[in-house]
Amino acid sequence: MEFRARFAPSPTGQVHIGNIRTAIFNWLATRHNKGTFLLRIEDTDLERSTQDAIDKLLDCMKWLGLDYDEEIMYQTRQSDLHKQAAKKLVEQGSAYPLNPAEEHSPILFRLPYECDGMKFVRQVGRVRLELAPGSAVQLNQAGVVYQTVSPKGKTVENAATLAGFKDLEILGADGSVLFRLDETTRGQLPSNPQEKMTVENAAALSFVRREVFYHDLVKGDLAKPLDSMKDFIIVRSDGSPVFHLANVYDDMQQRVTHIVRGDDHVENTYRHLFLFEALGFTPPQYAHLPMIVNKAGKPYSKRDGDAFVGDFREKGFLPQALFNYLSLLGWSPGDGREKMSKEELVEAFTIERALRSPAQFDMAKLTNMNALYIAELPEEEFRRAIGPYLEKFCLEAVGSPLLDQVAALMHSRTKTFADVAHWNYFFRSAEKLEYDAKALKKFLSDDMIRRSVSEFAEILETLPERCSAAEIESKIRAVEEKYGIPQGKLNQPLRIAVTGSTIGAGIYETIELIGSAESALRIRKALERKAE
RNA sequence: GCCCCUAUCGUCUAGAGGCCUAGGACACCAGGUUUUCAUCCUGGCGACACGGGUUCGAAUCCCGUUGGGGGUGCCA
Repeated sequence: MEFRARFAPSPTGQVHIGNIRTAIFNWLATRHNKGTFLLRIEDTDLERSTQDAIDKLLDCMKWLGLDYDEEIMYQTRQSDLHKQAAKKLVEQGSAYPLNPAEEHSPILFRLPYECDGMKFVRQVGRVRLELAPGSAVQLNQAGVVYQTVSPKGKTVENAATLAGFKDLEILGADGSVLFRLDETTRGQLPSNPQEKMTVENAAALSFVRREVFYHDLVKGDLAKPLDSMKDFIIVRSDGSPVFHLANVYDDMQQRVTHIVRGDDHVENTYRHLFLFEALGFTPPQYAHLPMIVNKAGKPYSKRDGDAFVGDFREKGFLPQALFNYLSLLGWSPGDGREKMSKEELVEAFTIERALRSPAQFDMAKLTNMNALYIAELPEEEFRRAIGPYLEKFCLEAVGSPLLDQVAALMHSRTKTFADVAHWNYFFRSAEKLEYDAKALKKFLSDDMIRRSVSEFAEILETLPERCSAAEIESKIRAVEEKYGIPQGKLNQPLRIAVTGSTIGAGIYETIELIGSAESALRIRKALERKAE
């Protein structure tokens, strides 16, 4: 069977990891099934949709390798077709204006009373609903409004579509039938939504409950009582079609067979099923993905500035790492594999294995995975990849003859490319070097250490500019021996003096790269600084 | 309020009635390798939300409670 899925974002800002995760799952499911992956830009919210957002979206998709197969569909360009569809729905009685008297009225979709034949509707049985004593029930062809008493004793108003109340009987306190809904009386109900027929002194509602049901590929069997639903707006008062109509129409036109989208659309599905039916189409298969939540366990909001795909790129994450990580949020291959190539993911991915509950985004795990991907980068590629980050975070390194060697030395220590910000001590002159004051105090206070470090600096000055790490080590050992300092004790003080920091690559290699004279200079500076 | 969904270590997850004394990964802690850091290796800490059922047997099935999320007439 043909498999056609789509990613249908609305371009109203930055691309969010939740959105892109939906795109990834769609893409994986499609590629796994050798289907067609479509991209549709749902830009019908004219107020908030921008070209800039569209550009960013396309950029993110390209970065992550989410390629699509057919022309991009822009929903605004479908507008006329949507309006025609709305007109057709009104003509066939599937939709009606909220205010027939007004020229500009929203159009509502009518949940059909005659729906027992539909594949996604089933009867649950006759139910009885107690009303607030002596309350009135209002009804028309759009729906029923009635009062019930909440557990706390408050009277609350309920409204639902007429279709929710098959064979409705409004009962009085004595059990008498005040009103019975049948073919004849249904025709007599006001067709104008603004007009209502009122039944006074009602005590209970009795009706055959029906529910809408469907099988969700990830959430399983889902159902919702029809009497908890209302007719819904499909055309705004300004004549523009809303999401429900546009979305369903376009899915229909693009012959989408599988809709993979966020959890927040589950409730829409019950309505869309009827829309497909009214438009004469078989509904597609649905799969609703749980949301991704932030560190606080809450859904990401626009305020969570660190959840945009573009930010991950800027922070130095590899697209394949982000892709891999995101694919594991709410899905797993089931065999314990985590680090997987795109090909392996495509091979293993089935939407049915997606989880039903929300997943929390974990920066630490992403970072770990990114480090794994960086580590396996060939040296040459690593050098190429850090380029843009050097320009941003470590300008001194750009063009330096030392760069390649520094990169090789620091490769295994790089978790995100933004880490190159810590490389500047290799390239910065002694004057500009920044020192970790605490470490300086800790490792360069002892007199014996200071004298020996100073002596090592003197030795360095006599050495050739590029001296091997092994040679440097032997010189350090010699100084340690002379002063009776335990082997290796000088490493850390020297590291502070030369790099300003307690962490970094091997100090011998570091001195080798920085050069004898420059290293000696730095040691002297550090000693001066401490002396101040 | 009403409707829908959901609940395994701090986090991501394995688990589809006996293979579970609940497995893996990240994080964390301890030890080892290493001149520090990172890598790598070993070990440790650590969970089936709660209460009822069903069953010879439940993390797995059912009901309830609680927590979380979503929806609830002109956002998508």
